[in-house]
Amino acid sequence: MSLPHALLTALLEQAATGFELAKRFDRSMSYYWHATHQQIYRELARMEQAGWVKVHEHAVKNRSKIYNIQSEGEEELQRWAMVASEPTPLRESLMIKLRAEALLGSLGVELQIQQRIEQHQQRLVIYRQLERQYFSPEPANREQRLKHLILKTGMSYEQYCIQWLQEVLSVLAEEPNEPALP
Amino acid sequence: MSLPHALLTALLEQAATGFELAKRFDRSMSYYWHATHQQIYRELARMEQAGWVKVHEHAVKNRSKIYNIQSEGEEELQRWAMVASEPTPLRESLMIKLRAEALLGSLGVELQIQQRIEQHQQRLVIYRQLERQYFSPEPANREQRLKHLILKTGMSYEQYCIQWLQEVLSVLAEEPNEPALP
DNA sequence: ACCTTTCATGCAACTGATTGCATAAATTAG
DNA sequence: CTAATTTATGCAATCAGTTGCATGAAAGGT
Repeated sequence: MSLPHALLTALLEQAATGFELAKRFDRSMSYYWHATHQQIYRELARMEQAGWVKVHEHAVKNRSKIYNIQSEGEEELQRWAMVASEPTPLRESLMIKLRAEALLGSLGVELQIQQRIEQHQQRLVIYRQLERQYFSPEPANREQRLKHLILKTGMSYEQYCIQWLQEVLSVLAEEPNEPALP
Repeated sequence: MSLPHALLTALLEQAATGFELAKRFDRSMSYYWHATHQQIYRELARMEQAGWVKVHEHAVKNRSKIYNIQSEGEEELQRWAMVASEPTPLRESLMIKLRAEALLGSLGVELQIQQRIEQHQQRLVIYRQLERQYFSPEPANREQRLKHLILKTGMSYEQYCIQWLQEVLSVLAEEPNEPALP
């Protein structure tokens, strides 16, 4: 489970409330990790128990809790980063649908694929905006270059998806029971 | 949730026991869906309740239950295949580690990345074997071409991962705080 | 005859993630 | 001034997924 460590990296950059973290997860982190506000609140409570983070008492004029990372949290993050983790398995329901289409005949998944392509293109637009905003020109220090790399990963993943979906469309468009011409 | 529908497509190809399905999931389906035997047994029980599958009474000389897909199951699969589903979000803990590395300095994730590359390469070898075995020469009918496409998707995904990991390595190898030369 | 492996199923407990709901202060719009 | 929206937190229930364990038949080796 990596959620607490994802939260720790986020808090390392900037102390924040659970709500703010949920927004950041939706925005700049959604392309490699997702979490609901519920998960985040629960996890922050656990992390406070463990002493990894602490609520900044001073600024509780509203009922919002600002979480700060503690040295224990930083140590935990370092420890965790050095332990190997399994690659996340792919889980793509479209593949199951394709298989169903292969076995049952034309079910019409093309429309869904078209919609997916548009979704991925929209995300690409957003990422490109972020790139222009934060990473042009190419930053000089390692920290920023690594962050840029992470963003570029999100972009190349979207591009990979689009390319794949277009290939699927072209195979689906082929005449049934005719071999592809060379 | 797509597991029941993944099971339905598998049973559509060939009636099977829970145990056989678990093996098939590990082998030819693992690159787009994963499930443990526990999940499968529980799900098969539910699906039987729903009338989507039925145990073949005849062949229970051992205590193994052979599940057959029912017409209700086929209808359910068709219905489900036409309902749009969300793209599965990426969940990659390596990205969190990279972010941690960006913020905390060199933690040494390179070794892990190297291991990942090898894992992906091993999978590629297996997929290539499957491809040679089942899809050379390129099959003439649509069903087989679609199945080939699904396998090729697994392969292109592994290649994409390898390429990405190698780029990560090269960025990590750059001198700290020196800009990349153009 | 005994031991190990493979086949085959399943319970129980737990962790992780989602969904629906409730609350309430602060801010903004009409 | 009032209504709607945004900010902010959290409980409770449920669903999905994992892990550890137990069982027991069948098959094959020594």
